[in-house]
Amino acid sequence: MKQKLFRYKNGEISLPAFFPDATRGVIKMLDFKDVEETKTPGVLVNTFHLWQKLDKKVLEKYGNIGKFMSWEGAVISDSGGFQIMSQIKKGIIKGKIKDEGVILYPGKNKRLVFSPEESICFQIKLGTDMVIVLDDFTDPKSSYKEAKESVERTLLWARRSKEEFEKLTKGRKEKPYLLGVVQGGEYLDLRKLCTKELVKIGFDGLGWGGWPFDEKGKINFASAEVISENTPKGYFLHGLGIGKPEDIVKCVSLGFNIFDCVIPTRDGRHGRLFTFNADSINKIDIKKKNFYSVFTADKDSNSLEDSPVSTSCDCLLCKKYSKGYLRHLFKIGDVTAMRLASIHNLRFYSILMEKLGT
RNA sequence: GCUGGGGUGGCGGAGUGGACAAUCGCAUUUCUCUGUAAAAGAAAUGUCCGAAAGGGCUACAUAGGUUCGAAUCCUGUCCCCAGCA
Repeated sequence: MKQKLFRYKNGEISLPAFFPDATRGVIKMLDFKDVEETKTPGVLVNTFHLWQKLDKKVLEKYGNIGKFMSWEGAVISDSGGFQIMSQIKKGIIKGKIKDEGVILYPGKNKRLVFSPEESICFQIKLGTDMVIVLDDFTDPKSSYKEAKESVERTLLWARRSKEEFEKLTKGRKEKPYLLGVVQGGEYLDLRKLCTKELVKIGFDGLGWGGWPFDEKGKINFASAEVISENTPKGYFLHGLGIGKPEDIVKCVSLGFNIFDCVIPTRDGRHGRLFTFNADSINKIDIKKKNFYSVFTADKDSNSLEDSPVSTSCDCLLCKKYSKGYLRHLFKIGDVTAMRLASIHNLRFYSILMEKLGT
């Protein structure tokens, strides 16, 4: 059995658990009271984004990011490796990956280094409950040689991150969890190597990194299996950026117990709401093949629907408002539509995780 | 009643003799969204045939006319708007 409890300064969370993405310290459209009411146990913030945007003095003043956000739940900080890679690839930011770290060129004659050590150091300042090491993202199109290089760099950075982490948390009673990230793309021997080497370095858990989707959006679970098989008992296994409800179910069966993803919130903002195919919460059966549906909120055909979006949900939207009213809010472009839909989807995910835990 | 302006696809609004089944915006429908550049993006939207390329038909108030060719020019009619009576 993998780790079952996530203990943190304000309490403990039974796993598996889903941590929605509050990348910049907020879940878009929601405040943390809303998030709390969806029974979401924790959120994930992004180190790279906050490193760029957050006034460093804020953390000295508040002590940690959770207090700043007024969020009692757990907080995981992602290292930023994924964002940096994808933003450099899309040309959003200028930068290069070197052994030293990520070299950024934010302007003329300006050079910034976002190193593994800096990532850890900043995460310690954030005071999050799980710290994720900076990894070198393996591009899904990588050749074996390129994938191997990214694994080697990921391991190099992982060792340095661990060292930095030990240095900064030495003598502390309460330390955050430290998560290593497995790279290697579709090359299973590299995934295995990466997993084993990370375990040797010693972490509290490992993350399934990279981009495991094919062009049709289907997940290849082979690397997740390799990671799970080569990880000791008691480790957290984090499906980074996973995902769709059925993919989470599958990953839990492979031993994964922590997830984060933008899907519930982004899809909610785009008018897509997840609903269990059941009359009530008690009757939800996630073992069924089609255990959920997707409700498209802004269709004209919903305009006269006075029923709730779901009877197997107890969120603010489903308890108080009709499909027709939600459609109206989407149609007029009012942000309340996005708020209610985000709340609903987060509750869907928290119910899903409750069901997976039993 | 007179004078002037105008009537374009579900709506708004371009076009003002050939490249117009008609730019664009909105709307509608469908699809996409996976460690958040995302309140975002893509496609379709007269009709018929075709898997497609493509082709046929019908359309720019209405009835005629000019022209090889008209949403675009001319005439009648109907309707709308502004000013004057």
